[in-house]
Amino acid sequence: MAEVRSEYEKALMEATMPAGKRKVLLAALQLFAKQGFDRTTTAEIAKEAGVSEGLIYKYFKSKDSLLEELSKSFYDQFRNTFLEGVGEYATLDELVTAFMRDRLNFARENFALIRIIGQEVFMNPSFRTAIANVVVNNGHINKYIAEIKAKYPDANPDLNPELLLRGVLGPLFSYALITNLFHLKSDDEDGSLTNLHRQLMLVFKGK
Amino acid sequence: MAEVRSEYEKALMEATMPAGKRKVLLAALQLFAKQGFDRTTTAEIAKEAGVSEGLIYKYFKSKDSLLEELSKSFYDQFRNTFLEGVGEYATLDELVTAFMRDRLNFARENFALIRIIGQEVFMNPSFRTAIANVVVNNGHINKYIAEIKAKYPDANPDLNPELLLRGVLGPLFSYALITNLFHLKSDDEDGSLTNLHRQLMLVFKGK
DNA sequence: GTCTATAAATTGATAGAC
DNA sequence: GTCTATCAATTTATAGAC
Repeated sequence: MAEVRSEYEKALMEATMPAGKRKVLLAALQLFAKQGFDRTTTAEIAKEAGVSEGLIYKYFKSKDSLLEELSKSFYDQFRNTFLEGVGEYATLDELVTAFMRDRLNFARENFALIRIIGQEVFMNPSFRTAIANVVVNNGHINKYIAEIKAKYPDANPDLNPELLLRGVLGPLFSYALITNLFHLKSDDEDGSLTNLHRQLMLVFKGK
Repeated sequence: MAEVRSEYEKALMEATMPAGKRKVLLAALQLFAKQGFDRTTTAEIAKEAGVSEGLIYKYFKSKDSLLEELSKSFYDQFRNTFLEGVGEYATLDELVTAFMRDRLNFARENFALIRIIGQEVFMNPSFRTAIANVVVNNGHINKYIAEIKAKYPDANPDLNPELLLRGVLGPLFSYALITNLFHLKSDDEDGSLTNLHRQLMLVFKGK
């Protein structure tokens, strides 16, 4: 139950905006993650935020646009922190260790938003497009991949955004999802974290 | 667009039940998978099935119970075909190859149901319990794991249901999900399937 | 910046006829 | 086995006052 405050929530606290708007965003984030977007009514959001229902529509043109504003901030967070400082490590092994820790931590800290987006991804094509844009059609990522190949001689020469998606982000986020959703212990007692590290190394190092 | 007919649909065609009930189940399966459970109305289901709305409530006590009946059949399908014939192969490598193909095929064939359940898993605790029961608290699976350790000398002695969930099913179904959801090619042109095989071998073989 | 009042439309579900 | 008619409740969204 001891929820970690996400980066998004922290940023929201400091952002300059009407108190009512902030409270609505925070309440929507929590309720959408807990009950799902469709099962949360604007009346519930207003109650949880301690504002009137009418106020929601002063700041957001629709319930959908509330969801949009929340997810947009997730994509930004993800993009801005992804593979940052990729050339800082002495070996590929260290890079992968740091990357794995960082993304698992990111998933834990932003789990509320991940839940919301995870639900939508299954049936909302515009969410899939947004994710594809963040991961595959993202200039930053191509730059980082090139940087990895240049810096680490044993890096997989075939590394590309699609392989990164299927071979790295898939295993990594499914691990995070399973751990957080099923409340499994996330430390290495059972060797599953070591196992994940090896699975990721397979991709970063290639054959 | 050329949807494969799922095992569930095939079974439904042959099952003995009122034509109206069958049509409702089929329509609900399609619409839930396409639009999501909450965004599908009973009016739409009736229209797609070509029956009246009232008839739905003759066979199902609520919209929720319709979803329940659909997902229950998924769990049964999954359980009944999981790790079947696990001792038939000459080597662990062959077992993993066959297992991987079989589950990717299963995911493709039952993708409509996977989509529906995938959505629910994020916010419906009863769905998480059901999945945990199918994968972790399933007598069959423990039996198969024991069989693997007995038959293949190089099998990972630490293999257990939880490691299977995080180390095998996670990477495998995230691969299937990404491939099917983003319409990526699923064959091995880019080596991602070979990569998946290696990642799974890491778990089955251990260190 | 925020609230009250309200409407228009939709939705899940039921009763009873055929 | 299937349909018609109908309802009660909910839900998003708006207009205008304070």
